[in-house]
Amino acid sequence: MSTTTPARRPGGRSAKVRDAVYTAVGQLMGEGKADRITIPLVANRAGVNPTSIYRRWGDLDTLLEEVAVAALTKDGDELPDTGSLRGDLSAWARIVVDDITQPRRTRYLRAMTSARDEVHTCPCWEQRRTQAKVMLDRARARGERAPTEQQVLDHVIAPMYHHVVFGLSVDREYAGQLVHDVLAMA
Amino acid sequence: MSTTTPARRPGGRSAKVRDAVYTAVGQLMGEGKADRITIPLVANRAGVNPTSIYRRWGDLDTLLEEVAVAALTKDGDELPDTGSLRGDLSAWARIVVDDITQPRRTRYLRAMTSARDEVHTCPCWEQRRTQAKVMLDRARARGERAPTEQQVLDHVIAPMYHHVVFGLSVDREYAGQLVHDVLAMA
DNA sequence: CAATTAAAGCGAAGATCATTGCTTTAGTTG
DNA sequence: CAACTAAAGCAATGATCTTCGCTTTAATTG
Repeated sequence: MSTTTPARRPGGRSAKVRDAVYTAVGQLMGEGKADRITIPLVANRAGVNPTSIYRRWGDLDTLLEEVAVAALTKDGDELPDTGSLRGDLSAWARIVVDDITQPRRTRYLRAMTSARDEVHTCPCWEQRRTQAKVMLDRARARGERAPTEQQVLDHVIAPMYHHVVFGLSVDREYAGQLVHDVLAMA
Repeated sequence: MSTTTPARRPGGRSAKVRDAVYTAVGQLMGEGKADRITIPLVANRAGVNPTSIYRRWGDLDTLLEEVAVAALTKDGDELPDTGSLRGDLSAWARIVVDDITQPRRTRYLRAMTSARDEVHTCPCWEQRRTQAKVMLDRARARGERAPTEQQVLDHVIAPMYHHVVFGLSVDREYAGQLVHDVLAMA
């Protein structure tokens, strides 16, 4: 949550409010109240005046999307480096599964699907693409046959997110199967 | 919309209200007001008392989910039969793309991701699975090598739905690529 | 066709949310 | 450090949603 300098007056006050609001949303999401969330509720939890939220974010969807993106791109995970593409992708897929199946993450993902109207690339996928690229480049450098980044996104990442978002079951075994499949098409 | 005998009193009246509500939701969805939808709004459009909706469905999410499922499983599409698996899957993928990229369908899909809590199989995917099975069985009967149903769902259907739901671009060319990929892993 | 009873309609009361003008606080700038 | 001003706090208002008790309609049953 490192002060990301939003605009005009980055000084302590705005940042403080923003952080308080972000964490309030995070808490409420974590408490399973993903649906029942409202602006006054968030404001109250954050110890902030509702008006401030209305003025800064306009509506709930905008706020939720912002928080969701911030939460979902907070990288963190070390990329695996096992020496083989299969090993790397398998480990990575497990990491991703473990990540997105956490209830709070799942809610964030679902929240992201709500407000969205026009086509716009989300930082989340770009991050995944970058991660994939690192592993694929390493594999190619070793002389391994490797699928394209797009294929990894389409056939490993997308199905997992799809399952999560639509409430279908996802586990590490499923992730492993997807990796197996994508390697078969290389 | 053929009277699906909901419960106790299937007679004309309940059915009439349900249909009116369903079409009202459909209209509002079609008008791009997917977000701004509220129960009183739906009730008004349907010429029905809001109380009736509150009593029958409880909250908006429940109603939306019900309508979404009903709308998304209203089959219709003829399954292609081109003589080759590649031809069948390609044509089918185009049909699916054309279907789910319609604004209204997209909104239904997103609505489906909202209310969902526990893991429960949605008729939508079962329908797609059945469709896939038909084409795959035909292919195998012809002696073609074919991927599994699960692979078709994971690597053709899932990525397309994923793209649609998250507002990424999807078109027939993309669909074609997915089919190409899945056949490569057979 | 009369009795029964789900389910819809109606209206009012209460709660919650969203908006707006004004005031106060506290970064920023010279 | 004083003037300036972006952004937050506050309070009142109007709009909207939600719930509840009661009445009315009409599908079902004998």
